[in-house]
Amino acid sequence: MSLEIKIKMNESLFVKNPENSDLGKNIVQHAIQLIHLKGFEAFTFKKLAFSIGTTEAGIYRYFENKHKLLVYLTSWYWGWLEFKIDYHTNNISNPVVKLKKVISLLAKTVEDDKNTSHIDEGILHQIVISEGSKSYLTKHVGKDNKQKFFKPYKDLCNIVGDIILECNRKYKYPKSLASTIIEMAHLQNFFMNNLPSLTDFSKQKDESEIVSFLTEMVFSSIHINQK
Amino acid sequence: MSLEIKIKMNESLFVKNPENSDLGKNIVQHAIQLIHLKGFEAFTFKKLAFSIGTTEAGIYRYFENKHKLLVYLTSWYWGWLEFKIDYHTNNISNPVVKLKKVISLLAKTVEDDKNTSHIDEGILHQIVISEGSKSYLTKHVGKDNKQKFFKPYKDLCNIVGDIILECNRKYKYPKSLASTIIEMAHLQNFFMNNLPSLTDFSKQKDESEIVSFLTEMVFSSIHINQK
DNA sequence: ATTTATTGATAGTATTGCTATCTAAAATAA
DNA sequence: TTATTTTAGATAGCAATACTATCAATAAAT
Repeated sequence: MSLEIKIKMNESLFVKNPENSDLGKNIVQHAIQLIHLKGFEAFTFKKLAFSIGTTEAGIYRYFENKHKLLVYLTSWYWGWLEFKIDYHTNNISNPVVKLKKVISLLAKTVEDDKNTSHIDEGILHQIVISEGSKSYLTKHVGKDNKQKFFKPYKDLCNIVGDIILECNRKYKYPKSLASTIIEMAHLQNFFMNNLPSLTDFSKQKDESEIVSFLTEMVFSSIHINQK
Repeated sequence: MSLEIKIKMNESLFVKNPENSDLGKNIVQHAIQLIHLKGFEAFTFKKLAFSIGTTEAGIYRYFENKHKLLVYLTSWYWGWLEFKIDYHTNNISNPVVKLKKVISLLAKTVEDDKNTSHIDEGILHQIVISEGSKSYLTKHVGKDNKQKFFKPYKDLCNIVGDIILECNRKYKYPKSLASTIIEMAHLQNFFMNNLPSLTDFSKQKDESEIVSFLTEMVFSSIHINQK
């Protein structure tokens, strides 16, 4: 028995829904591999087409350009993560325990989820770490935002912000703290692996140290003793 | 009497030192304008050449490619900011007061520094907010790091980390907290102006709210009462 | 059996990213 | 002052990128 997870995607992100055809799924699957391998700047639709065995024009039938494909992938990731967080916290009543669980889910390596056939969440997590912020750090962020491209990210941020408020109703910056947690869970990971002197994490590249750093920061900020 | 500030730049970042000629200074000056206007992705050397009234080949005599130009600009900014922080904190003995000053210098809008003729620090600050992280979020970050491209950023991070330690010798994550402050001073500003629902800051776009958020977060984390 | 959807194949165009060469002018040294 | 080096303008060219368009073949749905 396997329950296929389907993340509902914003229709404006694609020309043709890649979930509805083999080629579409292939595009998404190989795009993840290729962006991870080459980096987003060196990634092109021509290379992607070659790696699948189709043509450049074939890719354009699904995605308008590589930027929208990146937004699609990151959106999918945030949607999937929200689902995962719901799944792992819905039975937790204590908001402090819940918040700790969320930090851990945000900062720890993701293993491939067998419930989604064509998407390797582990690699996608790496992409979100290295390339994710490029989806909004553009001149057209305002336009993209009007088209709701960042809704999954905002939804997640709101969920985390609400848990923070559950811990302490009086805390003044739940959303900023939430976006800080989410961003730093990724950026400290990138720094640890690529610019380690910007962190205090040991050479073992142990994500649990990031979790500890973030956990202490968060619970100090909201003045809750997490122990 | 005006004392020209000269930031010592890594020689590998340019082919020919832009500080040493009018054309070079023009390139830097107009690059800042154009990147701010068009965004880094749409910015090209051809457009830059046109805006100056020179040729594309002329730009390539100074910078190998636009990525190195971006690293040059961000490095310059971090070097300049380190100088500014030194200048504004060297007479402060209390590390708590010093740290508060640093947070404020990091998060508040920069006005054009008249001591540097051809560089508009206000606009450069905006560029560092929107495009800065693209300088290291690449597949070649390791190579670039070996060439010391990120030294100015690391130096600043160390300085902030050392002030944090001065406040509390026992705090375990001074560098991670320092990089968090630096990154978040910029990212919360970007969110406030472009994706406001990721923050708790009012429509007035007041940077002092970011300073308050960061200050409370930092002093809670290191368990120091800043009041 | 026929329309519709999907993919493959091919072509073409403007822009980007970069290298090369040649000449004129300006700055510096002999 | 003349010679030489530095600097920059002018032009050309080329491979890769980022698309758009068209046509035919096949498969699926009615």
